[in-house]
Amino acid sequence: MSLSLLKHTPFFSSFPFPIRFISSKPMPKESNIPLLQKSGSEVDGIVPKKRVRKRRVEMIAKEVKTESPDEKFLRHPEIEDFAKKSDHIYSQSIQSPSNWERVIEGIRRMRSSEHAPVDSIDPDEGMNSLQPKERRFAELVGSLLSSQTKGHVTHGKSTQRLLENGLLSAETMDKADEATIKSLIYPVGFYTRKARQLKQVAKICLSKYDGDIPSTLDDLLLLPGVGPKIAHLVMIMAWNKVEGICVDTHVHRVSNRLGWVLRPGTKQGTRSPEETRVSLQQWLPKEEWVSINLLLVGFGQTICTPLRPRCAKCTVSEFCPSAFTEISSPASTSRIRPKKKV
DNA sequence: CTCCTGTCAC
DNA sequence: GTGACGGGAG
Repeated sequence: MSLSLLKHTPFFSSFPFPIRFISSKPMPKESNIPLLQKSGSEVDGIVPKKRVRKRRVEMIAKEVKTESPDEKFLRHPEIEDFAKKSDHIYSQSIQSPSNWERVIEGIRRMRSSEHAPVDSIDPDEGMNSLQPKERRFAELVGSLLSSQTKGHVTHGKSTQRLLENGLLSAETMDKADEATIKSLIYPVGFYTRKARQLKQVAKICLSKYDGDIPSTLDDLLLLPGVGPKIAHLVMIMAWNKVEGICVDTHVHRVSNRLGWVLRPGTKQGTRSPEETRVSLQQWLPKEEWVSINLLLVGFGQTICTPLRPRCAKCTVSEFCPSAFTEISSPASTSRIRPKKKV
């Protein structure tokens, strides 16, 4: 879990797929976001001018009226209305969202200007001294501990405590008392369950993999407590192999808000992180698969929050179908209050 | 009240 | 697909 992965990934990759969309026309000059801006760019935000937004709406409306067969999806009443109403450019039916690279660049800038909790992880803290086998095991343990746990600080400390007690290896973890593990990892979510899982994982690693961790995605998934999210993360962090996108709750939520992922054959968003992963992988260039996670996680923690997203602060809201649509709290409208009745 | 870099059993 | 696992923060 290193931030360096984010930093080292090129901002843009080449386009392996054709972008067939209305915006293939050159945009108005004002809205041209410099592509391939280098990392040190101190360029100000890409907040579009209102004038540009207006013109874009006009362009969309105009395009809708044309009979271009390539864009017949635009004639769908729903999309048409959508485009007119909200100034949003939508994605193709086959899922290659237009302007995704601008969105990513915009998010990257927001991420660099505003610090996210996820950035305060000290990657592999104290793990550098470990042997490769132990380091991989530590990555697996750390990934397990991180799930549903707020702040990498807590999870980092738990891992640190395990390390200090010499439990960051399959051999020692296998012998350790479950209650001991439980107390050492305490602040993390679901610590009781995870303590048991850690022992089981250690035993499996010891008996089947000579104290190492499984080296394939499928074998990782067989471990108790290891699901798709953790398995992909571990493949990246421990084995430096990218088998797929690591989709957590943030990637899932943000991707859906952006209209980046659709259920096959529908215009509806995905319902599970796994659906999101598959959908994202269909169009997102592989070069971005690693960096997209930290990018969207930090974005999701600070701006595109689950509750009351801060759309006003978001510089890519013009590309977001969901911008400013979640203003009211769901509890305020249709919730009953049993407490008061008593 | 919901949410947290999810996963598992039912 | 739904609930449980956990406790704390917003």
